[in-house]
Amino acid sequence: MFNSAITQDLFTDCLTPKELAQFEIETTVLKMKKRQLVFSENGIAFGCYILLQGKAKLFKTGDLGKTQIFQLCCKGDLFGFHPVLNNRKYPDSAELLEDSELLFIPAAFLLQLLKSNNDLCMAMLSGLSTEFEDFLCQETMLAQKSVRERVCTVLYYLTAHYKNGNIEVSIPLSRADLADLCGTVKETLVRVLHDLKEEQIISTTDARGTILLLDVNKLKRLAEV
Amino acid sequence: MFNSAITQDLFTDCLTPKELAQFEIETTVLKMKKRQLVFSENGIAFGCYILLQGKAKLFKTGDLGKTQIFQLCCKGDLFGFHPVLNNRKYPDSAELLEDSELLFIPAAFLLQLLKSNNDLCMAMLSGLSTEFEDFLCQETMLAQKSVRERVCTVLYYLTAHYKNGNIEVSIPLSRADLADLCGTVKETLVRVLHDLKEEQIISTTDARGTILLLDVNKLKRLAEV
DNA sequence: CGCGCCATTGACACGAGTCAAGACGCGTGG
DNA sequence: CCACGCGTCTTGACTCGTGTCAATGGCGCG
Repeated sequence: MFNSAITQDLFTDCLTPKELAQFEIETTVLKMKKRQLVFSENGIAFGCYILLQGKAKLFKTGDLGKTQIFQLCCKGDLFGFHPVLNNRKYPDSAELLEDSELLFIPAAFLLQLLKSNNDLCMAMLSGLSTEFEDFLCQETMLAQKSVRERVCTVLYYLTAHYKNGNIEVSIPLSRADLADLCGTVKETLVRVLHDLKEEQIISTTDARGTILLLDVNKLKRLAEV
Repeated sequence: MFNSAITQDLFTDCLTPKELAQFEIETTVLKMKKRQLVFSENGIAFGCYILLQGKAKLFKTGDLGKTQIFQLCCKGDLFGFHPVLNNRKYPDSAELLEDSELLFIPAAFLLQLLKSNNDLCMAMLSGLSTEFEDFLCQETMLAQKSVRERVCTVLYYLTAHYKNGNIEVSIPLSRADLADLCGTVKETLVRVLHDLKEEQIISTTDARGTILLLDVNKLKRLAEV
């Protein structure tokens, strides 16, 4: 959950050597700073992006201005392609969580590839369907689970993004970002984290509030209630 | 919102006459009764369906057993194709809200069409992307709006499904189904409806609880808060 | 050294879920 | 034709989770 279903493997797996060569030519590497917006809601989609290095969050802003994060992107993830495919404006925004390196794929080139390469199309369809599954889970979770359960669920799934080394998982997201992932507010999130800390399930080491997962199994159990 | 992005137009628009002829042969018409399940979570996807007549709800069951409706299908809608595309089990369930007539499309045939017809692929990609947009809206709404706002939002968007005649919109969903659409419980939904009735925004005529929308504009305003 | 951002905590109010009971209409069967 | 029973809708009382507002603490950066 909260994980990209489509990565750059899509291209490395599906493109012919000739297409890959053209891919090199048509795409552009961009270096961008933490907190920069890659694109934003209602913007025109000139193309899409692969995250070569760094991390990003994808979010949508609700009517009241509150943001809801629905995906975290890691190295290799492809994002921002939906409006290219259906020829609309961006329904969401992308912001970098770290200094990052991006590969920009122009819309016209992506469409050209898809039109000429059916394998790529099929792989894309498959990826979009998996993304759909993920969204179903997210939506059901947000609609039905308590904040405590949502926090546990989110922390648990963040394992996939931030496992450094073997056992320990440290999560460098800000409290505000975590709250936006869980569909709650900062204060409530902090309280839940406080409780989980007392229950020895997580710990926070430094002052920045980086979270260490101590007992992933217990976390998973709390998430699945 | 809550509307299918992909309809049978996909096939009528993209298939060649020859393919359409084969489509006739490979597909099967099914007649099913209200409340029957077309498919259910974790089931194997033998194919997908077009709703020729009737209505259906698509939903996912959360960990606790509560159901969350995420889409209503009307005449012409295509559904149940995601697991065909990514070769997994159904992540959701489909239940008929009326006696209905379905067209069954075998998985292998759909895949064959997609592989041989790039236009179909591209149209499908576009449809899936639009579906993605819809989900973003739904998820953000569920995570951020109050129940009252959600109810107004849902009622407003149901206009598209149930406009009979010109102005009046009558909604024949059960209270339980409406609650499952709004991400709340029956009792809370009823109370909100009660209030909206007092405010002259809706009215309920018959004993079955069919809802009539009296003031769609006011409803829209309340939804957008 | 001090300003400012972020995390944390407290007090408080209110929205929304749960439990329980009643109303209402419909269909079935006597 | 009427009565009973079942399912759905409705309402009430109550509790508790969660959001809001406000203040404090801690650390880093200029």
